[in-house]
Amino acid sequence: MAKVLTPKEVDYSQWYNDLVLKADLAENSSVRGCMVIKPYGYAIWEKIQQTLDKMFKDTGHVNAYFPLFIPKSFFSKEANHVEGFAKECAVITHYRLKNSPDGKGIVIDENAKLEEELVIRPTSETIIWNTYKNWIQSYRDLPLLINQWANVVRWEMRTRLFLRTAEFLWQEGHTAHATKEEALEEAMKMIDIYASFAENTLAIPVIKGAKTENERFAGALETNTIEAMMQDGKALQAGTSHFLGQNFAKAFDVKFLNQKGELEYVWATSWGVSTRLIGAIIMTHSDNNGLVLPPAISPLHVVIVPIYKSVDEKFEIMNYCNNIFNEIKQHNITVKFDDRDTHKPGWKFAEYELKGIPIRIAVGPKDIENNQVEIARRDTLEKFFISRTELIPKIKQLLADIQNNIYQKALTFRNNNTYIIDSLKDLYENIDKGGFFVAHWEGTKEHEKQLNEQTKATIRCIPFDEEEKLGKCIVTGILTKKRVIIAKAY
RNA sequence: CGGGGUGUAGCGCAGUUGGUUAGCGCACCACGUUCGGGACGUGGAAGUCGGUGGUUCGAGUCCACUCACCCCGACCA
Repeated sequence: MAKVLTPKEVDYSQWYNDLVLKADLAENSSVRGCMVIKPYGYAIWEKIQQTLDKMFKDTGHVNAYFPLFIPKSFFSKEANHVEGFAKECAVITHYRLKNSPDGKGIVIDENAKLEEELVIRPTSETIIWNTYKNWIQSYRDLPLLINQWANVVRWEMRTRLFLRTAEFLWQEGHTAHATKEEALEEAMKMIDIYASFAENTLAIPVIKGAKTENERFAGALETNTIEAMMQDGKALQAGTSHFLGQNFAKAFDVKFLNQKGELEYVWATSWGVSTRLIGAIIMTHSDNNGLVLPPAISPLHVVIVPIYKSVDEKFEIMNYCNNIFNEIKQHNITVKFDDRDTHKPGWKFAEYELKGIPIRIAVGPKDIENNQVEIARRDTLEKFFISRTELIPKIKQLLADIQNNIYQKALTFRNNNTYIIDSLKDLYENIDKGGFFVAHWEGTKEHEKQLNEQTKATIRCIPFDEEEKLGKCIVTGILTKKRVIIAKAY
């Protein structure tokens, strides 16, 4: 089997694609720009869903489901929204096919043209706000805190597995509030939840911040983002939350009576993360041997591989492994005993490394003799023996260590590739190296556009947690406390 | 939509100025030897050469049209 290519040998995107395919996560579909998520990739998505869903529910949100099809006219109700999404919508114009008159195949039945075309949702603000209109009359109906797990379609020109596909899976939260303050607070709360999920569960360090006007979600007044750094130094937007103001309430005429008996427009937020997070995990942690999964998200924590030659050995080893397997299982650790004799141990080692399983246990005749097992940890590739009696506490400790270690490793990488710069020259000379460039900024939309045209980089965000420090804007020279992160992005 | 490229077995590819029965590596199947880091040997199965039409005694190869995919741009949660 060909080895996984490294970023140094070829370009990073090829390395990434190779990894996604070899680790059996996903492949390109025969349908343009779409992706087939294979069982192993989907298992990772399910872990993401479970963890996030609990976080949403713990903060008072509930799940619901809205239609896939959105009447075209809904889109034109919010001017910025339609402008932002018009170019990437798949549109349904007919509802029936018929046999071709010339007997060759099937054609669209022109008599089945839809009165009004339907758009396949690229995001659900419009259809959801059209529904909320009927759900909200009084301040007593607020806040409305709803999340939906769904698929969306965006007809992108260029697609990449997990990072940008024509159809992708995501969750989208859509909340309605009585006051501006409450909506702003909700948008901030959700970006905090995303950041904590990214860091604690996915072991991906992120920078929380606000998007500039240019980069904002179409229809939002504020967009909060979490930005992660991939191993090639490029930025990846890993999640966003939006303060939508009263834009959608006005567009869909959603008003409520407040306690004073006055009619007011509702305040809104929306927020989402997608299967792109799987891409983020891959590009943050993987090495040349394959995936490295954070234990908190790995579908499997431990895999046991038996090693034997003779039938006698096999019998003994199977017993020993089954014992270990049953014991580990009782401790809320997901474990697999790979007792297939259709593959050799070496083959299995390579396979589970490629898949990123955090801990591998190998058991051979020597181990039974010494009442021990061989442990291999995926993140450092270290191998060592531990006594059979210490097995459970050691595994628990190791899982925690791995989770922590890969986070620290990613954080160190990000710190080593973050540069504080004081001039445009610094930026132009270094941007091709990759990484985050922190700069004072008080430029206009036009300055930002120009920056993007000249360097291909964008302002990723205005960080929330950046220490305040006065300095000169790198394009205008104006003294400002505001600092931004500039980087090339996926 | 512009510029470039590629379509040959599940995957990756070779196939000369047109010439008989279309090859190679990996994967797959059988048997044997192996089994503590992706084993080896022998044998085997697997292809409407992207599609349509044309030139020709003869087309994977030449021509036209067409479809699909990839890369670079434009576009972009």
